[in-house]
Amino acid sequence: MLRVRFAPSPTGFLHVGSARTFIFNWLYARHNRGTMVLRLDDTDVERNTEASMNSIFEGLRWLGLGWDEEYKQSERPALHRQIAHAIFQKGLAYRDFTPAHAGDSEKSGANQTWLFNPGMRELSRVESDRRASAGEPFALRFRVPRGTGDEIRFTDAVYGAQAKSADDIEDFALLRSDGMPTYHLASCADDIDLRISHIIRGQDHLSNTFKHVMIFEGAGAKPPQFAHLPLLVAPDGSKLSKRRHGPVVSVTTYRDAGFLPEAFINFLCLLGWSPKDNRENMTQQELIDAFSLEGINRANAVVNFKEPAATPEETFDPKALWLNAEHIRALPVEDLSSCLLPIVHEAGFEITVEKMLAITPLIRERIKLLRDVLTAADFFFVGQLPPYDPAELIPQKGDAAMALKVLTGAREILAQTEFKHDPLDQALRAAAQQMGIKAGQMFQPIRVAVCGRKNAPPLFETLAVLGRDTTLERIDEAIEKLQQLGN
RNA sequence: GGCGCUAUCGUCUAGGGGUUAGGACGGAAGAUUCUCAAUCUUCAAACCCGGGUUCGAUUCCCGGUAGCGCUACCA
Repeated sequence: MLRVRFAPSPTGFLHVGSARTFIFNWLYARHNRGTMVLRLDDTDVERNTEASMNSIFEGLRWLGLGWDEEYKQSERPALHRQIAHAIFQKGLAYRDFTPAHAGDSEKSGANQTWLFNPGMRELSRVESDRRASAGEPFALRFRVPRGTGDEIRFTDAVYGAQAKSADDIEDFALLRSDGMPTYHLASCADDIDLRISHIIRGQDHLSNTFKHVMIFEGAGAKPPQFAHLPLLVAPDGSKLSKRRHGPVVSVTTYRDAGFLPEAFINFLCLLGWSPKDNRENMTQQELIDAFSLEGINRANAVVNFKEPAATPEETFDPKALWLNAEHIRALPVEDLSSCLLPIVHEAGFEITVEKMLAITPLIRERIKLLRDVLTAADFFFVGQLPPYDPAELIPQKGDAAMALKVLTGAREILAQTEFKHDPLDQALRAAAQQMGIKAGQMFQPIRVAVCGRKNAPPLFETLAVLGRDTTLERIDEAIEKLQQLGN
């Protein structure tokens, strides 16, 4: 039975890199009809926060993929200690009574290769037991083979055969002096207990894997299959961090900006993985069907956002935006409409379900983000149009007089024409012909009068949705503006 | 410093001992259209450097360089 897990530690919001790791695990599980386990790796009591936990669940819920089993590492300390004890009993670990080095972890300093603390490895069992029972605090360290020429090996599904000399691996800690398990121990112990068959995680763990293999073997368990994912990095190649790169690294930013979860998932899948058949815009089912570990590549992938993002558009990778637009266009009108309605309501506009349903097809091909509905369809929502430059009313190769003539003419026609696409089309085109002007010259003043700007959805559909009353009102206002302009 | 990983258009990638090195996003130009968008067409744009192996390397090997990761009683 195939079992994979996603094991975030709740020390921050849900990161896009973590989201991708989750997605790859999920895809692999679903492709193979396996089990997806969510495990909160919360052994670092100091840094765990409730807020972070909520942010992770919030992000995962938005992705909408779900999982089959859920565990909390902090609820399983007995298991961790039991595995540590078993390793200790085999002589594969020893007590280290050296006090913890507080601020010693800084990257500065001599940068010497540290392998173990002197004297502790060789401590006799009798002596070690005596000091332990005297209450002296200790960390439990793995006794990595020294001078034996041993090589630790494993085969990574992405990076291939890996080997490292044991002489290059330090005696890493299993238990801290407060008795709490370290990440390495807790993670492996849980992976053993939960019978995880495939560990799919970020490449930052590739070098840790040698230690993990030793723990698995030390505990008498067969190591699972490992698959490491290339990292997601910023345009300058540095790793994504909230401090340096701001909200672009948080999943909720994408949600709040109006990404469709399926588009976001699609985008993340394309970072470091390829179906190898030139497909990019894919449905969830297509992703499940196509996903395989063989399609994962090894080089870090850049999330291509602009470092100082001037506009919301620049905040995101252009490809993410494009994919989102593609997914928006692929959505049935009813579905898209119900995604849009809450956003419109939240912005304070009272719009009915029916009205939104009528507006949606008009803006569907004009928005990249769901939130764009607020700028693309604004004139449908407001009673009073925001002020605009009356000069906009003047058509190409025309003047204010022409604009005025068009609008007064249009007013008359619109007062009696049926407010549907075809009748409006015929009536207004006929009027243009009669006035001896181009259709475009006829339509622009009306469009600006009614929408408050030059760029808007097609005119007749817009008028039909807007209705006769609003249309005539706005044309009257425009005529007034033009007359004032003349004076 | 030590150890490990990586290197194809600006970005995501396909490919692979002999190719016009393919696709996509983004960019440019054009078509279409009542504007915008969508759509369609076209164009520009890449194999990190140096050795070796070979008839032939972007592809295989070695070295360099650069980037990234690990080097905590963080995860």
